Amino acid sequence: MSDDRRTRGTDRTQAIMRTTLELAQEFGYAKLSIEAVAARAGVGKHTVYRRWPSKGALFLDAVLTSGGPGLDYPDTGDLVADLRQQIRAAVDLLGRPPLGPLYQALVGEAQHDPRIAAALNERFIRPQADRTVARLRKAQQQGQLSAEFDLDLAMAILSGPLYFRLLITQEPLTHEYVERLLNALLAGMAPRP
Amino acid sequence: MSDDRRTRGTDRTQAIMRTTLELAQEFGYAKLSIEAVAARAGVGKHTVYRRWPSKGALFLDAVLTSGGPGLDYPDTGDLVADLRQQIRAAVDLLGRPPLGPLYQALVGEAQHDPRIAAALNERFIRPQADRTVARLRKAQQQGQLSAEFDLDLAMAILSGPLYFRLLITQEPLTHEYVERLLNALLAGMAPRP
Amino acid sequence: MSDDRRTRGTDRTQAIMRTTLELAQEFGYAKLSIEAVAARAGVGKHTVYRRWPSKGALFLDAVLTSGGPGLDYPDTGDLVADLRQQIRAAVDLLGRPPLGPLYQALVGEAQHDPRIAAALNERFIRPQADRTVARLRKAQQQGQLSAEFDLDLAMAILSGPLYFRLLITQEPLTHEYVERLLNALLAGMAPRP
Amino acid sequence: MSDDRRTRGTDRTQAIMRTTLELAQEFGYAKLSIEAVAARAGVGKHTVYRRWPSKGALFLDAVLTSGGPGLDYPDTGDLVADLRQQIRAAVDLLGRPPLGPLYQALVGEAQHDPRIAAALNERFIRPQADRTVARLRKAQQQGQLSAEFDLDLAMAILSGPLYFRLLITQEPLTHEYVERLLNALLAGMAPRP
DNA sequence: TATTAAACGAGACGGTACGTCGCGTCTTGGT
DNA sequence: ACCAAGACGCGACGTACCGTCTCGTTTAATA
Repeated sequence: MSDDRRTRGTDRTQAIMRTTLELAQEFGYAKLSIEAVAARAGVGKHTVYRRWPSKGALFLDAVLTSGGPGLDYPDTGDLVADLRQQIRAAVDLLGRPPLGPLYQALVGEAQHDPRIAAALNERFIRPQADRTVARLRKAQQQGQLSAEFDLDLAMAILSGPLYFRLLITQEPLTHEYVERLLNALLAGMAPRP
Repeated sequence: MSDDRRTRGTDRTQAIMRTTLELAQEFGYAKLSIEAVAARAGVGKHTVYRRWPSKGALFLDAVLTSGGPGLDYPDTGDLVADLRQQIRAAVDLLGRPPLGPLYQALVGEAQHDPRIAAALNERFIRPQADRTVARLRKAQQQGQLSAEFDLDLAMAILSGPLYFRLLITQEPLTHEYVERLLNALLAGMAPRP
Repeated sequence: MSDDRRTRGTDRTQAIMRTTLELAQEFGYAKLSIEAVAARAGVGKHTVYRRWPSKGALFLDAVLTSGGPGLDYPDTGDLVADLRQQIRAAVDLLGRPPLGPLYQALVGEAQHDPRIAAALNERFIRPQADRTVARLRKAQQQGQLSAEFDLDLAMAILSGPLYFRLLITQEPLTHEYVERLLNALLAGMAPRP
Repeated sequence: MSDDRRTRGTDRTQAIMRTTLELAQEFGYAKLSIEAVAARAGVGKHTVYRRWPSKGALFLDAVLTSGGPGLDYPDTGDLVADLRQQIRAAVDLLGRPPLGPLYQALVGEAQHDPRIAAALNERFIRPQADRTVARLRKAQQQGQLSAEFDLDLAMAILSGPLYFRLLITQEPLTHEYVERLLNALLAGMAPRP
């Protein structure tokens, strides 16, 4: 009847995921523990385990659920402008705090647990890729993109360097970097005749 | 006295790293523990901790040390041929068993521990990048590469899509993929006039 | 509709107690849990808690209810013969499987929970003692028993050594032991003049 | 070097058993937990489990170790006087606080765990019985005891009624009760001729 | 007959404790 | 003097039950 009742009854799930993000932000994913999540969320450990099979699965859910509005593609007719805007949005969301370090940790966890990797792919990477490919296909049909370009490959080429920076060199992802990247990819590395 | 003695005496370090790789291959990095390494290596835990501050650091050392001959760049004068060969070598070494999963786990660990990330960069990523950039610069001077191309960026563009496949979509890295990638990057995405 | 239905409807109480004994016999009282009883009896936990406040209370009820015909005293006029027969009956019932181990566990539980001890006394020990004392009193009046003998004490003297065997040394209770015991108690330990 | 060092180094065992008795006295054996013992003793749970396989085994050790000087038999030449004194001592030690309730709980636990029962017998009951039987044998040789009396049985007859009071009716064990018991057992229940 | 209250199965829930594992530090005994 | 062996305090794991608490669903007794 009360708000408390409703909140607790219908969705402890939300509270647990919220707490998970809090603790991950405060102490880092590595020091996160289901024990601590349950304690701070005021919830029994079983209630967590009933919903998620592992710390990783909980974290995945928490991060992806918090993802907010998603990253929908604009379509202004100008491919480059649209790509620029979309990649900037992705970089702003996943490349810097508060979500950046969490996303980075999530990808890290995916390296240790194939179930996390699979879930991450299905729930985030692939949908995102599909949207990108769709936009690219349209551009290709309009002649804004080299006709013979493999679009799945294009997706990897656009994303890869950003992930390389995020995960490997771990330098900040700036709009300026996005800009240089787009220009380079469009032009190609071969010398101009 | 014996060979055994000398091995143990002079270089327990080697034995510990070897055991680390063994266990990581058998059970996966996630289930690796210093406890188990010390036990199987027939070594006191102290002896491990005296050499490495953490499981991650030990693993990093073990993986990088095992790296074999390194990935030196050929220089036949033909940039594309050299790139192809070098990337194929890298992919063959780090993109498939036995080393592939370990390298993947190592990059994963780097997401949780900045010290591992830093060490990985210094000891492997940067040197490798430097060699690549050097080769690219030479090619640029010879007009085999677009003059205005940012070479650091080129490095990211060449590596990124491979890491994307290794870490994110986790599909196998084939020579065929390398081929398509090289072609695409050289040509650029912009439509041919 | 079926027998099952009627049984469940009219007396879940019986079903729960029956299941309790089953499980206690299969796994031992120590591993008995209300959770398991409810599950096997096909009954909600609430239905158990509505009837008994604790595992111990349930077990007490189950054991005492299963007690069968009770241990009524014969009265043939011969005290020793009657005692012999009655004690043999008690020993056969409570001193050997299937009920023996359960009764033993019940007494054990009474050491940890005063409510169980009290209930055990009221529902089993005292009535049994009263019957014994009544029989002894009659014998005393008939001169078959030393006149000044404290009858409550007599009860303890008759029962005590049996419980000592059952609970402390945990050796089997045989008719032969009963025989020796009776002879000894009647004769007394003092040397014959 | 310090007292702390020595105490912790040589004998955590003592500290754990001491704490066990404390907690058992404060909250009762039923509410005792290894978790709580370890916490209050300032000791890891593992350190407890390394020494004792179960709460019961720990408790047994703690109770028996605390037993103090043991219950040695006097031998004044007068059997009845000696028995009286020895039984009084036992009753004073095990029949009243602080040790009484603990001993009662220990016997209770022995009903649920055969290993405890066995250990209790070997470490306390049997030695005590042996001493009693030895004293009785001597008395028998001196004609202070009926010649044909089975001495093992005598032990059970002397102890049984006391355990019956302690465990079953759970009434207090007084010197007066001991007195009546001794008199009755010596005289026997048969009517005086 | 229709209504209503109680009992019910099922099982989620906040807790406590279990017994285990591995951490990183510290101690001991043997060579 | 070094080192294997492993004890130690600690924290977290994942599990089992506790006793309480909703949920709809029978079931029975009343209106």
